[in-house]
Amino acid sequence: MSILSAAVDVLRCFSSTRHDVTVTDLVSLLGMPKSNASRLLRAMRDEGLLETVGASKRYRPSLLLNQVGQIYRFAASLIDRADAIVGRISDEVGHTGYISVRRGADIIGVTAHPGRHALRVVTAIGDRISAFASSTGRALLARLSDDEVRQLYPDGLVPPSGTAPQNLDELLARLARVRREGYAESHDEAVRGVRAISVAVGDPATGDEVALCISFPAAMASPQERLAIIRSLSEGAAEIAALTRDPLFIPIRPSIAETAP
Amino acid sequence: MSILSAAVDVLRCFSSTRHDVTVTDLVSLLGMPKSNASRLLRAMRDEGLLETVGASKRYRPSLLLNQVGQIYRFAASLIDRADAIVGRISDEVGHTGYISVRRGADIIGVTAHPGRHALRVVTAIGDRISAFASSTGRALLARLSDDEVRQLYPDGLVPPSGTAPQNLDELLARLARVRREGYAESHDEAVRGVRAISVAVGDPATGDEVALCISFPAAMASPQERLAIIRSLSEGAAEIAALTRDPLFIPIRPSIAETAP
DNA sequence: ACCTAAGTTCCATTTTATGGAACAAATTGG
DNA sequence: CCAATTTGTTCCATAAAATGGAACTTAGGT
Repeated sequence: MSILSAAVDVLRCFSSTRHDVTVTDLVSLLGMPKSNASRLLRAMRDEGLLETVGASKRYRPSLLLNQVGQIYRFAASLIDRADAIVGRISDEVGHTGYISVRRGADIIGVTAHPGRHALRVVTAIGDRISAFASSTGRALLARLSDDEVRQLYPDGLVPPSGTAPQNLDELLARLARVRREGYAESHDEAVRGVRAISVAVGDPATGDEVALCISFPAAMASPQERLAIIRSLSEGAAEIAALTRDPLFIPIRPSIAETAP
Repeated sequence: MSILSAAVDVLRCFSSTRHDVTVTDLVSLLGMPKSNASRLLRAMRDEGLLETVGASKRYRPSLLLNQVGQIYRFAASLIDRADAIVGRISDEVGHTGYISVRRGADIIGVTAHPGRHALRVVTAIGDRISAFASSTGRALLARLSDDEVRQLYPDGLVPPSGTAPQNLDELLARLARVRREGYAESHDEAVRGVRAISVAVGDPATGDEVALCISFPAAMASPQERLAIIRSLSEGAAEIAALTRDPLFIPIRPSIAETAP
């Protein structure tokens, strides 16, 4: 086993409840001889991976690790990350996944993952659809204040279907629900028989915001499947939100998160 | 030389302008045989320090590094507190705020708050700049004795601009002024037309020291605004100093503190 | 399909890590 | 203030891993 592996094990010892480690911590956590623990910590400090806390024998991650860790945020763009997550979920559940961005009152699909079921929801990349009349759009609109939403629709709404919000008040009520529940859902809106679930996440550093969406024929998904999709999307988006420190991200209610798979 | 040292060298290759590396990058940057570079990158990926970008042969820092790097902020709780205060001030005044630490004669930005004005000072996190030629640097250097400062610059200064201190005596004179007034200021130093005000504070228990800084276009801030920024920074730093019992903290002169808001 | 650049694998040699135990230092308790 | 105990460091022979040159494979570009 290379010393690299031992060093990584040390890094994995750090957590939100353990901000620093000592030689004995390593002995008990990793079961290594304390001679190794002692030398390893010193070597990692000498190399600049760790630093000692004041004059004590406690070690914590170094500034270097902090800086390299920050690179990760820039290395992958928000869209890349969201796309990777939606791609994975789409693979798992077999339904179509896509990510979209909002431009004003419109939603634009950016990337799509077709899904593999015979009955498949097909969405065109690059098409603009009305934000208020789709789950992706409402997931993104829910990140605005009610006032900002009103400003987007100075002339009210022109509902494309009976299941979409019919007026501004109905839209605001549904956005309130999105903010409460952490996800947006549509049913029979753009296409009859199609259900879609969306979660939005942003990067305050760049101002980008995307919606992650899984879309499927309503007849094909059981209530459990629907819950699983909500959970997957939310978990994936939460990962991104943690990375970008998105202050607007809404985690789903624990009651949903805890439901058995 | 241990493989740990080589791995850290790889991590040091990452910067704000290099988000990923390849085998050949390492060969040219570190002068190592490409057989080593190839194996090292793979080992680091297998251990979870790096991840490959998509299906390409590019490597970037992993989520693990991002997470461990975040620990640094909590481990060095001084940074967290300082960051919160600078963030609040930045929100209030709308200008860019950041906090930095000193490593030898260099200053490294740790966190930043962009500010919301159209004309905005942008500072790169993780970049090293000369301590003596910035307000953050001088705020931190002012915590050292003149002798300690002299030891940091055995070969004198290489001023990057005409407004920075031109020699050691000039630097010491400016540090004396920082100690007298409780804040450091720069004007037209790193960037033309940019003014920055910094205050330093430390935690004697851990030995950590940080500088809190607000940076703004000189043309955009009135004398009153400038005073308000000095006051806010100093009050925030004083809060931290009280918590950590920092014996080196210098409160601003009452004449400034009392000026009407 | 060719050529070139980039990346990987192989192998004997050199260097480094390992872990038990002795030693040293720092805490704790009386 | 000293003894007991816990915690951390150093030493050493052995075992394991890293090294770098060259052969080999793969990917990119024209």
